[in-house]
Amino acid sequence: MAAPARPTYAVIAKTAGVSEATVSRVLNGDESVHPERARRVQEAVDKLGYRKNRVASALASGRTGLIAVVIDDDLSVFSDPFYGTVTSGVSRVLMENGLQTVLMVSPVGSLDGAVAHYLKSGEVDGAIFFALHSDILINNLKKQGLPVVITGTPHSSNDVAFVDTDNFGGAYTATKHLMSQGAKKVAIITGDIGTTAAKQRLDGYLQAYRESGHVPAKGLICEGDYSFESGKAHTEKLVAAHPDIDGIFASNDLMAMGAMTVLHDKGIDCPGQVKIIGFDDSMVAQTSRPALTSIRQDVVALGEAAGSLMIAQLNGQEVEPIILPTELIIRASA
Amino acid sequence: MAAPARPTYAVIAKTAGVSEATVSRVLNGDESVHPERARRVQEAVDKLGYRKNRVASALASGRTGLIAVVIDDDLSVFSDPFYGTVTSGVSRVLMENGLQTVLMVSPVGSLDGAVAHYLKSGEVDGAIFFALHSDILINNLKKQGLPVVITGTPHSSNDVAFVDTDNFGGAYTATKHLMSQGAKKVAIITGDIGTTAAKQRLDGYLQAYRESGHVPAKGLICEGDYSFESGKAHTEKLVAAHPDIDGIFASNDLMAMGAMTVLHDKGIDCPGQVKIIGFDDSMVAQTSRPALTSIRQDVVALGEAAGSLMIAQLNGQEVEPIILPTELIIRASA
DNA sequence: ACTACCCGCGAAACCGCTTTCACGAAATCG
DNA sequence: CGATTTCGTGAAAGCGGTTTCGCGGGTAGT
Repeated sequence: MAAPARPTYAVIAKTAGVSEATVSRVLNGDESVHPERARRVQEAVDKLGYRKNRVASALASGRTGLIAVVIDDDLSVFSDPFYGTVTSGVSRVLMENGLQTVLMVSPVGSLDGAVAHYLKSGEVDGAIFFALHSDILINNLKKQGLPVVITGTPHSSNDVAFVDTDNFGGAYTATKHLMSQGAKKVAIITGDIGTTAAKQRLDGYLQAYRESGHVPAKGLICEGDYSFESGKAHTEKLVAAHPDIDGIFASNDLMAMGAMTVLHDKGIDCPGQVKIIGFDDSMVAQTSRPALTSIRQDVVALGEAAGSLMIAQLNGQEVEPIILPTELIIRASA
Repeated sequence: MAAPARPTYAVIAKTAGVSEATVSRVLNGDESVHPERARRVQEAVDKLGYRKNRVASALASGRTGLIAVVIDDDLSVFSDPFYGTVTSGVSRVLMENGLQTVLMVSPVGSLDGAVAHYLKSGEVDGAIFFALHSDILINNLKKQGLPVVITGTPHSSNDVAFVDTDNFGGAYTATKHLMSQGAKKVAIITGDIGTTAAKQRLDGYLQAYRESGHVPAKGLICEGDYSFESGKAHTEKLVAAHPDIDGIFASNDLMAMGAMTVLHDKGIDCPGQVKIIGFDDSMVAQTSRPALTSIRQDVVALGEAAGSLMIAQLNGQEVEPIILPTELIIRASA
């Protein structure tokens, strides 16, 4: 096209009257170049509007400047804004550090699927996973020396870097809040208990209960799966089995909405008779009637933390897991 | 690490007893290689578990196998699942075609921002934008020969490939539906009128009105901005100015929820007195009371269409815009 | 049987940047 | 002041594929 053939080191070098090696040094911030020559190079670069060819750079240096963000297709990517939001946080941080985000939405887990293949081919400098993935693949990659960060607590946290929301603390706070509002009989509808997040939230609930000096009555602990439907179903059962129930902590807003819907349809007043609290502080929490009290997690910050952890690893630093605090957002439902 | 240094063409060539050129030919599907030799190469490849180094390949061939998906930071990426969903659709299609998705969330628009820079450096083989971007940048890129696809209708559709939902048709259907349910005085709360989608939806509404033989009373057309708050604010004004209003078409579910909230708080029955219909068929549509009738758009399909259009362009095919149909999802609110 | 083509394949140039290595000059040392 | 380091710098060897070019042998044409 009209494109006047992008200049290469050869041109810059000639224009500045130095060798290509020197150009490379200047452009990579090597301090050992004489300031005067560095200036000349910089001038040539500016004048010619030079931009480094990252591909060539990648081939020669072995660093691609690409970080993979791997999302399992099984996760509810299509309905949950969580992943997109985290990813945008990741992307921002990476971009600020001159790295690009490669998105891979695919069934993962297998050790030789397209994703595993790709990650092992050294085409990325690191990989960020969302929890729930086969730890095997992750350990495998780590062993290959690929920096890995997990968003969410891994099942076996064998020194893999990860970032997560304080699920335990959030659930604890939620349950405490329900109790402080006078609820005596508080149920929990957990998320898919196969996820560590769901387990941690359950633990937080149990801890709060424990501190209250009571034990949750049998049947108050319901294993949901994060879906609206499961929220509805469990609430049906709950109000049937425990007519005197007065608090429900749902492990996400969607299930909380399911609960609210059932109560509404049954003419049970919320928050009058039963108080509800959700988790995520998603859009629905704001739009529902009554507005849903919820535990907010800073999803963007989560992504940014994941990005930072990746950067740190690339810089050869030792990294510690990052746990982000939650915030109780009090609205009408509790 | 334990990694036994990935094999290169040199090794494959020696193992198979052919030249590197032949290896390359076989691996790139060049038909002109003798089947027997091709087989030998394939065997060597399998035996050694060879995987092509994409970076080297990219440098030599000029094709990186990377497609950028550019999302403007200004867009409500953080609350709207739309972008993530589309992107996952894009990603799936691209991956099936051996391409990777590079996500760039960044303030775009400028011709020399980091994004523009990146796109122009030939580090990606194509770019997919979400509408609302400066057409200048896009035309610029097109001129440089970079395949571009836009998700959403561009303002000036000078032969740029794009995919979009049938906003006009959806809005038309929604408005018709309200009328068929007996609504006489139907208001519209538009989205940010700077977006083509909002404009198209407004046009659909007007068309339906026109066909009904009436004209929307003054003040029934409200310019919202897709936010919950704007839905609330406009509905307040609407019911005050037009006590006899009996239908509201909101250009997205969030504003519809705003409308519903206001009606609920004012004790106006929905759908009894006022029927509401939204657009998107998002999560809130299912969880609200009454459940929200809405226009569903297949967001994943939108992404897939965008991906396909990109693939087609890379294959040198001429492409036509793709407009995807919407579907009316009838629930309780209308 | 002889020239004109075509076809499969290897040698080698090349893509554009990074990095090692070694050399001359300047700085440090005894 | 000669010997030894140190320092800045350029030449050149990669990085691992892709692609052009041309050669030798086989096929076709007359």
